[in-house]
Amino acid sequence: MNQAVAGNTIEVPGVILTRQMQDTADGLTYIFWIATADCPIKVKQTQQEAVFLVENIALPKVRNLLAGGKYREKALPLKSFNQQAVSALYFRDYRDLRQAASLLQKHQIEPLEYDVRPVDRYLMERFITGSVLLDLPTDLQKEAQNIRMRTTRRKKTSDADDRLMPSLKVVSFDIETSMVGDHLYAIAVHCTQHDGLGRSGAMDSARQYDAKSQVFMLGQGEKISDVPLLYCPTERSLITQFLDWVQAEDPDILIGWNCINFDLRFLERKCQSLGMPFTIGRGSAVAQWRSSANNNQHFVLVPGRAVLDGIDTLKTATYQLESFSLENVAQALLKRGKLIHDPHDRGQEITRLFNEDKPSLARYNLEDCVLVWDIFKKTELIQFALQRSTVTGLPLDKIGGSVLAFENLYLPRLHRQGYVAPNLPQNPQGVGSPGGYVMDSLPGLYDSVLVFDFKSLYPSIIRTFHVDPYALAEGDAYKTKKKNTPTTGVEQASFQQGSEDYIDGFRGATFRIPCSILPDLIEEIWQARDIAKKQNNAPLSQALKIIMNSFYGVMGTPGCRFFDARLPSSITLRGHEILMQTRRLLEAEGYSVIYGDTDSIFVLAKRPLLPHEADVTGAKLAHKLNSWWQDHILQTYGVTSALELEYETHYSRFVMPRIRGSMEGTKKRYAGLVCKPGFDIENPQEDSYELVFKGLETVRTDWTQAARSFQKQLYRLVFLNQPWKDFVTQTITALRAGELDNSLVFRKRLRRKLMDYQKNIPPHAQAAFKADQWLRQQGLPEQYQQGGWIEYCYTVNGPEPLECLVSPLDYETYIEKQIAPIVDGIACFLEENGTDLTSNQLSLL
DNA sequence: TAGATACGACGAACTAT
DNA sequence: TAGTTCGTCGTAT
Repeated sequence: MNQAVAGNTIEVPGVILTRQMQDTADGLTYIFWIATADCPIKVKQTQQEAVFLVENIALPKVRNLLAGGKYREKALPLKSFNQQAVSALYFRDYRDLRQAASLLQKHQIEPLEYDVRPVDRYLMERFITGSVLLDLPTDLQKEAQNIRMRTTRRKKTSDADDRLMPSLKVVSFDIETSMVGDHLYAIAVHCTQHDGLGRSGAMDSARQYDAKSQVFMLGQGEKISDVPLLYCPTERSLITQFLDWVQAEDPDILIGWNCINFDLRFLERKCQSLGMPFTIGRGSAVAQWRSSANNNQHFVLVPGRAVLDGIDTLKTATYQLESFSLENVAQALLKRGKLIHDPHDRGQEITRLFNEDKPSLARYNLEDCVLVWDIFKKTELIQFALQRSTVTGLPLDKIGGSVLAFENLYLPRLHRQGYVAPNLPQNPQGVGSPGGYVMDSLPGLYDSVLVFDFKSLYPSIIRTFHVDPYALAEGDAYKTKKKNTPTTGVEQASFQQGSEDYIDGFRGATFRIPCSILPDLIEEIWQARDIAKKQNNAPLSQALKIIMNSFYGVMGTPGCRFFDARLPSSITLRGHEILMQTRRLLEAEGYSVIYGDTDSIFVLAKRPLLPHEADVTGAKLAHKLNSWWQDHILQTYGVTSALELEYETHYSRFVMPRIRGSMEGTKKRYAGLVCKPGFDIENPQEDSYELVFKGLETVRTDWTQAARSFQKQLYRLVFLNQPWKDFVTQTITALRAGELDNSLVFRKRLRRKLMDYQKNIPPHAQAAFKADQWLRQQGLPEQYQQGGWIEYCYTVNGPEPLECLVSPLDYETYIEKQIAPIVDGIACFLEENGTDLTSNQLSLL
């Protein structure tokens, strides 16, 4: 058992599934649902207090304004970023706190940290993140009240002890509905008996035979042997059966695809119209809803169960896919798709199956559940979510939330340094900060290009140069004091003595070196990540990388309470300096630098190199540069450099294109050939090399498949010194013959509502207008008014959407707009007068 | 229910002629 | 009509 007995309590590790707070007659109450090895436990912490702080100089006014209010006041040994001592105001009622805070704000008094949710603060100040240790009474109940909750973290932040964590019960669910009229057809659920998904340790191998599935279907029909299918006479009984099943299985986590904004919302609405409570939470608690400001997005709290949407969770884990439709993701990750493939008449097909072939609908419905399950399993998403929650302290199902994650980690540490955080800036000063430095490039077709990059450049700059809000506040205080200090005498002398404690940033920033939080925090995370990588713990490594890299961005947004333009500027401008200096060092070694972007630098080898020669040269150069930076930074700033230049890649062949219609080289667009061991230019085997494309048409989803695969093949031929002109002419011939029609589709997003395209109407918006017009004529609902994805082709009558593609395709336009630019991009490096040659060829053909 | 800036390509709309 | 600017999207880091 993972339990340690201490006195009359047992120490039980658990995972926090949900957190709630309530104002009660008895004061503020927090409710945590915690999964433990034995059972889920509902922990109620009652008689809590919510708190904000005010500067003591404002206290008389505050007392006056809040006279008679229900709060208590206490002076604290803390100060604000303005170097003012503060007092805390405690409220037994969260509603009272919010009223008081807004009253003070009306009178230009800052209620510091009033917007930190009390339940989050409760966990944060105890360094409790995703997992927790409970001191439970030995007569263990499923409900505990006012017990001690402790952090699982051992010495350091990211060093959470997850070996003790329970495995979680996961259920995948999916509903089928009519396209019009809000009819519920079926609900499918899927899980396995022996987890496999929710365990925090190594993943079990597939255990399909343990699968526990069920489909609830409206109406009556044939029984089948391959799918457990339960027919329900009414929608009410269908939902009741589903809810009963959930209560019986009692999952910790619900997963699905777009399941919050579609499935759960649909069921919520359906329950409302049927006059029944949507009791999907633990202990038959109902789901609680909140909607975003624009009412487009909805958030759900299911007490006792985390709800993870596959799409959001994949995005949070930085998966990049052309489309996040279940079909596309399943194909990309599992190499299999939904049972109804054609997305265009999927809705109609579902209705047809419901009417004519319920067993097939059941199979389809269940397969969707299983697909979602398998995607979660394949990508280790549950583990990722658990790790992320344990690192950041964010709720399991919280999406995005970089700012909150930062504050969760930073605030408790700041408090322990004697500071209270500022509120969100009202009128942010000097909002703009420069971004990364992008070098002008030297266009050309090259042999042997070496790429170096600074590993986690921005985090390493934060570490090295102590870029940190607290260090900045101390730096500001130092400068203020210095200004007010006489220029001679004892005090001045003590200033001189302490001055080596400070390091200048940019835009007038000064940081006090011993007074920083982020450098140590990043170092801990950095080390934890190195360990995670060694242990092949990909989800943890990924979670740590994301949090580390988000620190820079967070400090640069006015949405963060620590926003100060001097912070991000001190990071990026230092980055500029580092990249430019590195370039000078390389040039001093006699190398030509072709390009560089933010943290990377592309260097032309002095002669064409074999891969192993390149690796030796690259490693030597990297080592030399790293030593130089170590010495330089220690001598100049008196701090230890955390910068780490890595030799990353050797491109045996490399193209740096030109901007179209210009002799200038491009930025953020290039391609290269990476040779693996065993590569032979005379007889190149497909698995002995890799083509890398950045920013070029091939990687752009708004170019046609035809153009994208054409570019890949063309570059391959050029890189491998093979004849390429015939390939161009053959492609053009095939295109004109209609052989490529299926890959001439444009796919693009309408990022705005259709009616918002007013000032100009780009082709994809034109296609969308045509599509909706056609849909209206067919008596079908419009598809594009709220934006979304549109597929269309160039025809002789302009862009036409796939829905109603009637005109012949305009092949000449495809050649001119999709083929010719790609040929031009590389041919100009291969022929005298390359551009003329290609355009002549193209027009002759 | 707030991580960032830099950049290129294209087509539509606008402007000078 | 040619050249320029603007709006939009997708991408690199």
